[in-house]
Amino acid sequence: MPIRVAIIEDDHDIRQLMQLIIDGSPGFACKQAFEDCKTGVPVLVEAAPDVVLMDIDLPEMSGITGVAWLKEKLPEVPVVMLTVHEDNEAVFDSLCAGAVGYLVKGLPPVQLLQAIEEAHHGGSPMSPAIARKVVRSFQPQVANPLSGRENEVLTLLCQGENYRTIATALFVSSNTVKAHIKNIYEKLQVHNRAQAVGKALKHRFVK
Amino acid sequence: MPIRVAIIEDDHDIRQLMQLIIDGSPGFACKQAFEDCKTGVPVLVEAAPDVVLMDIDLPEMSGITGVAWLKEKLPEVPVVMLTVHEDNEAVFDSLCAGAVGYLVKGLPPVQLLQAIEEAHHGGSPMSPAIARKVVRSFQPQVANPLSGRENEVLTLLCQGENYRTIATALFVSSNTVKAHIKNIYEKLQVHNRAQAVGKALKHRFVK
DNA sequence: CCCAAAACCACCCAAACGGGTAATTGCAAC
DNA sequence: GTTGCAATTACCCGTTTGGGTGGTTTTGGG
Repeated sequence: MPIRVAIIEDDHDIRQLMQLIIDGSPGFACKQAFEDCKTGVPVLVEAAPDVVLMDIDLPEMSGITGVAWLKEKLPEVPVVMLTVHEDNEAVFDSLCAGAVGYLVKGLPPVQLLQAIEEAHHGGSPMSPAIARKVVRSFQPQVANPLSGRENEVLTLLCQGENYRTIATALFVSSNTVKAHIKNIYEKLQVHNRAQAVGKALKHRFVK
Repeated sequence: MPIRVAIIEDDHDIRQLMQLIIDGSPGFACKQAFEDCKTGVPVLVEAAPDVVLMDIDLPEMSGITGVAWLKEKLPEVPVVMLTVHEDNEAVFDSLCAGAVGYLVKGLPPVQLLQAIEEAHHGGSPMSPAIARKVVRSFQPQVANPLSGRENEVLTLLCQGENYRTIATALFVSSNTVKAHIKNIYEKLQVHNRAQAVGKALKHRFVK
């Protein structure tokens, strides 16, 4: 039984070319190709294909909204995004919306098929530069300017502890904790806990 | 000029096998293989190889600590982790520590070499299951229990705004904001802003 | 049509917070 | 050997917050 692939891509030529490549390859089938989400998603919800290829730059409803819509209805179907510009913030928005992969357009046919197969078998095909981008997002983006003690305080701050609790946890006085927090706010350029926690988590100063 | 690969792997047989595979392949060279980080890292800091393969389960100093140490000295050198069990929390710790890739051991030689090449050319080779794990980490882990308005409030809360500012931003009274926040705390089972922001960001209720 | 949830608003009060100022100690770098 | 940062503690004061209790109106689904 072949892998049933569906395509949502607004460019007529690219859409037909991909469909031909996929449908003409043994082990693959592509009977459904749409030019936008509005027409494609409702059909796919009924058809439940094995893999969906979705252009990210779609007119009307973007691929990001599309993947979110599709995920809502078919949470188990892997959606792979297609893009022309691989250096985009849309990568993360797509992944957050539920895409499992992210490929640049114009991939050689063999690699396209490999990617589809990988997506279908529990993998996450990504173009090298995109994979690196994703991985790098786990690493601290900026240098942590805080001292050792300040980081300890920040960790407890992120857990929602108050002056008194942090103080007893670190065996110091509440006033000391307060002083540390004041210094943390200055170094992170924030003015309250919520902002400090936000910055700490976004920059991965604490895990 | 071949890609100069270094290995840190405690199992003697695996180490030698990989070294033979790599060093015996055209376009690749592996002149350095170590059994632990303590001996390996200082040498590598001087040698500055093109790619490092690092076992994650090392005696004494774990590969996670090792990659952090290496990154500190050679931030530009890509480190690829090697593992036996691919379903581990150590994946994320490694990536946070600076690894660019994550492979299961016992990969066919051709794929190992492909992965090394990919790492060297700005990619992030990952075994399919691991890549999927990484991608899935971008998606909300649990269902968001909040209402539309509550999410709006939460977003502003995460930016460190206070009752009054949120109130004017949403064209409602401070008391209403307070009521929303109270409900948010209940639904998220937290008791203050720091915890709410922490939970919201970790579960990706806000971006 | 009704009911539950969402969204809205108000008041009280104690506790927690943020900002300011000021001081001592120790250690490391220059 | 002094200069600077980290870590520690203290006090004052006005603002903000969280918890409690009460209520109205709007809205969407059964």
